[in-house]
Amino acid sequence: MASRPSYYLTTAITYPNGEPHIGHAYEYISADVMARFKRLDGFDVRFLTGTDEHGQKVQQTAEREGLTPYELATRNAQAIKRVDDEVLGISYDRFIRTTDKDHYRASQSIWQRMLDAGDIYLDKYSGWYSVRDERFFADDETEVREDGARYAVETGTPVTWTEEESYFFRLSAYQEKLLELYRTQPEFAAPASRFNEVIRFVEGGLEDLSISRTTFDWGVPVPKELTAGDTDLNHVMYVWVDALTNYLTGAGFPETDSEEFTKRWPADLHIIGKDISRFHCIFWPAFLMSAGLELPKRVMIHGFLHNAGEKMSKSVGNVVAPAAWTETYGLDTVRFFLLREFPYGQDGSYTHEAVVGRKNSDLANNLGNLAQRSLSMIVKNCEGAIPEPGELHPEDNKILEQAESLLSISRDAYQGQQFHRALERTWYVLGEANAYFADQAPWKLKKTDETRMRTVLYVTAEVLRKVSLLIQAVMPTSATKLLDALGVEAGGDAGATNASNTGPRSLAAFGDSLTPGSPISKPEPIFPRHEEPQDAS
RNA sequence: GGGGGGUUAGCUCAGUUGGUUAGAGCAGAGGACUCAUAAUCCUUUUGUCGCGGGUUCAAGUCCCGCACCCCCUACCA
Repeated sequence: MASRPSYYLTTAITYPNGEPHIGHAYEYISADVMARFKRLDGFDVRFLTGTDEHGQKVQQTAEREGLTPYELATRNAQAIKRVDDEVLGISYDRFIRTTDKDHYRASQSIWQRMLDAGDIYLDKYSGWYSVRDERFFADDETEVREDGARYAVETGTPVTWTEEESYFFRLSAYQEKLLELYRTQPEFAAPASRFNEVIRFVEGGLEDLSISRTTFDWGVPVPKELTAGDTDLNHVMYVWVDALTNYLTGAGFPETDSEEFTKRWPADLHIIGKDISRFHCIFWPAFLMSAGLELPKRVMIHGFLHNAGEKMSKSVGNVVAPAAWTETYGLDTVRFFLLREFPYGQDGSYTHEAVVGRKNSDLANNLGNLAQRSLSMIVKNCEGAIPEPGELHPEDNKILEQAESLLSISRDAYQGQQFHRALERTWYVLGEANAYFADQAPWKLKKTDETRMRTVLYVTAEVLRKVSLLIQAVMPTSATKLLDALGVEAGGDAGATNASNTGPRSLAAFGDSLTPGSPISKPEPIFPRHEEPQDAS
């Protein structure tokens, strides 16, 4: 049996310092949809997500709460994993934690490789440090006030000149190589506007990067045998070295000769938020070049969600928990809304009215009602089974061809993570199908031409089958119900695992057709209209 | 300060290398139909294309200026 092509994708790993909100859910859901689509399309998918658990903040928070850093990280990682599992239906293959044993090995291995390449050296990191902000400021970010003391302009906190021993990565040596990468692989990062920001940044020159810390110890230790002779201090890796390396760990690194690593690396897709584009588009490829490893094929940078145009923030009190949304609208509606409403890569603004609009208009009316009316007629007028179609008329072929075209349109759109485009085109065809149904008026044909009625009902159901196959990735539960209602033989798991690679519900079956005679039950509405909760009084 | 992007119907946005009457979805209005989840179909109103100049036979689409908005300008993640 021929092996199926690999598709390895990742989300960013989450810093577990709070409850995940709808913005996190946006990233997980979009990656999940991508993973499911690829599985349904026959790829041997590996989908990695997880938590980034090291760093000073976790250590300090743990101390405040009287826990060890690992205990705190475990508690918060479990909370995030629970949202993935129980709220969002995320089909990851591994939930990686940067505290996992194999990840320590991977991080120390990439460090060794960068060291061997001559790109790591010991020096002093110095700058204006604000204790209150826990961060350094550049010279021009500080000002000397009338009292003679120096303050950070941005935050107004006092800063002191601080020097700290640190290992550095020779990032400056990679400016040209990175620009060459950007020139030769214009699809390396998207959307173009974000990618251009990265390119301009690199063109402006790169400084070497401090990649270790000695002021706290909650991190992957730089192996003592690698620091012997340099220093007596204990160095832990700067969190980004460790965090980015999770993508390698998830592929089996450092076992570079293993079957797993050979198959999975380089990654096909990193999905990230716009706040960390620099780390993924500049530092990460530079680290990999230094370590002599292949570069990921694509970094897709998604935008942020805003609540009615307002940035979500705790102080404003407009942060939405994923569970609050899925309880109010239903998981599949939330998944559909997030991918249909906003061009992926741009920021998006949501309102209750917008979600309800999509739910009612696109799901309940255009899709749900079309299924309900056509399946109802089949049950009542075709002996409860998919009818045998008669000769196809030009109108039948036209709508069938439009549905047929959705596979290549969707594949192209997904290839560039243009989820909204795939859905937009799919709903355009559903609009055409509704027009076709009204135009053919099978309820009239029932009295005049039963063969023709059966043909129209068959064609409509077949369009629905094709659409259902494609939207399994976005709305796995609802699409499964719809395929059940259409009498499509069970198979796969709506893209949740590689069991969906083949079978009557995989995209390999897209070009097939409904089997006349398949029994159909009296349909139940699959996409109900939104009901506002009644005031309990 | 420097760099980049935006400003098109009530709302959200499309508008290729400048070329006949500027488009879509939603919302609004009218009509049709009754298979269906008060769903669906058809028809339809509104636009100084931010403002002011310029180039051109011809500009939303190029050039200059102005106004407003947004993003980026490295080591908390």
